[in-house]
This record gives sequence, C-alpha cells and structure tokens, in this order.
Amino acid sequence: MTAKNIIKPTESELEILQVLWEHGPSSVRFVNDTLNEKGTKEIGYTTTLKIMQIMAEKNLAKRNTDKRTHIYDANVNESHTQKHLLKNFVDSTFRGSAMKMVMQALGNHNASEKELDEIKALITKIEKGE
Amino acid sequence: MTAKNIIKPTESELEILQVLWEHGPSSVRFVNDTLNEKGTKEIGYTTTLKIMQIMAEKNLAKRNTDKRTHIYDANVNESHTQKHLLKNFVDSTFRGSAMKMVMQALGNHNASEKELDEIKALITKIEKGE
DNA sequence: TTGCTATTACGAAAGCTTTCGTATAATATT
DNA sequence: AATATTATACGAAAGCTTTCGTAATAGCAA
Repeated sequence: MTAKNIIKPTESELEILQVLWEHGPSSVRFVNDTLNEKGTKEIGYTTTLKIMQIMAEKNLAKRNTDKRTHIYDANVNESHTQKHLLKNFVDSTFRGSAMKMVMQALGNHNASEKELDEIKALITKIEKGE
Repeated sequence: MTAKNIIKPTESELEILQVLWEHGPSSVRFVNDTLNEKGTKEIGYTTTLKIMQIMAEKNLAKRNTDKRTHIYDANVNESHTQKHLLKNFVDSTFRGSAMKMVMQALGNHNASEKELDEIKALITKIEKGE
C-alpha cells in the first residue's frame, strides 16, 4: 500500500472498466455482449475473457470464482482513475494547461443551460475558497 | 484530401508534435534535446529520428530535406488535433460526458482568478448564443 | 447416460510502437 | 588531406496489447 500504484489501463481495459463501473459486478459474457452492442467492431468472446483475466492479474479488477461463471468487479475507483487519466491527458495533449482544455471542451460541446449553471456554481464555490 | 484523415498519433509522436507546435520547424537534434531536457528517461537520438521519419511518412509532419540537416514541421493543426483527441478521451474515459470532465478538471486544478474569469466570459458568450 | 452448450485456461500469433545497432554519407576540424 | 563529428537510412529486436484457436471442464437437456 505504500508503493504508488500506477494506473495505466490499456484502451481495451478501459472499455471494460466502463462497463464494470456502469453496471457493477458482471460476467465475461455480459461485458462482451455490452461491448458488442455499443461498438462497431465485433469483439470475440475469448478476447474479452483474456483481457479480463489480465485485468484480474493486474488487480484492475477482482473476480469471484465461486460459481462456474466468474464474476468480475472493478478494483479501481472510477473518479480516482479518471482524475489520474485526466492529468496525463492534459499534460500530453495540452502541455499541462487544464484551462486550455476546459475552454476547448466548453467551446466544442453544446452545453445545456443547466450544465452551464452547474459550472458557474462550481466556479463561485471555488472563488469563495472552496 | 476528400477522405477524412484519422489523427491518432502515438504517445511518442504526440510528444514530438508538442515540441514542433511550441517551437516551430525543428531539426531532429533539437527535438531530441528538448525531449531529453524535460523528460526523465533518456531518449536515444536515433529513436527520435526514427519516429520523426515515421511521422513524415504518415504525414503527421512534413520535412524539408534541402539541407543535410532535415527540418521537420508539424503537419497537423494543434487545435484540431487537440479537439479530436479530447473527444476520444471524453468518450473513453468519461463515457462521453464532457461536463463531467470539465467539473473534474475545475475541481482538481487550482485555477487562478483570471482563468476563472475567462471561463465565465466564455460561458456568458455561449449563453448569449455565441 | 449421452451429447450439446457455455465457460475457463492457455499459448501463441498478429499487429503496433519504441528502441537500438550499424552502415553510409556529408560536414567540420586539425 | 586525413581524421573526427554529425546526420540520415534501414532493419531488426524488444516490448506491449489484442486476437484467436484449441483443449479441458462444468452444467444442462434429451
């Protein structure tokens, strides 16, 4: 626990984590079906299985092997991971300028009034010193 | 030119693009030195050379071979590329929710008053319908 | 029981990116 | 001119991730 855990899921692993984060503990079959519903390219069942097994090895996921159908669950926190990946992304793509990125995101995205209000509220909160 | 160009630079390529975007047309030597000043791990000269040659092949960069020392320049637009990568990132990491990501970014980042003002101005602009 | 289907396990191939060694050539130095 | 330095070219190895074929097994159905 003292050693810093470097979270660096691969693309496939991240896709699988998204399913686990969204749906909770799941079987390989469920994850594979979900991925195939969404994505364009068909992913083979054993491919998903293999990656999930690797994720268990890496402790990105934990699995319950009591039943024949193993149940996998995310073993990394969603917000934590997002925060970590966000930092990396900002560094590598926006040379560390989170603000530049936020401006891009706001400019590109068609934000709703409600969303904009939320952001304004957050800004107010920050300005008041958290 | 009609076909859509899929921009998917690798990590190394992106690091090099950052140097080219920031400093403009550069030699391999300069790029390699710059990368090595910043980063922790030493990158071999021929490694950088190779990747930049590949980037020229992929048309991520163009190069001038008039002189013995070739000069490379980015051949993809910075904002365009950032926008593209941002979309991918939001999709894969925040399940498409740009707002969720913006909130994370604002929450994590110690934004200055000036930066917050900029964002507020942008929001006002968006609310007035661009 | 006898087969049929679903699941895990495993290894290896395929596909990418990164790294490096070596050869060759151009330029600079002495 | 001879030598040293610097640059490009190229191929191949190393390292990862993804994909798939195959085997073994458990559970279900006829």
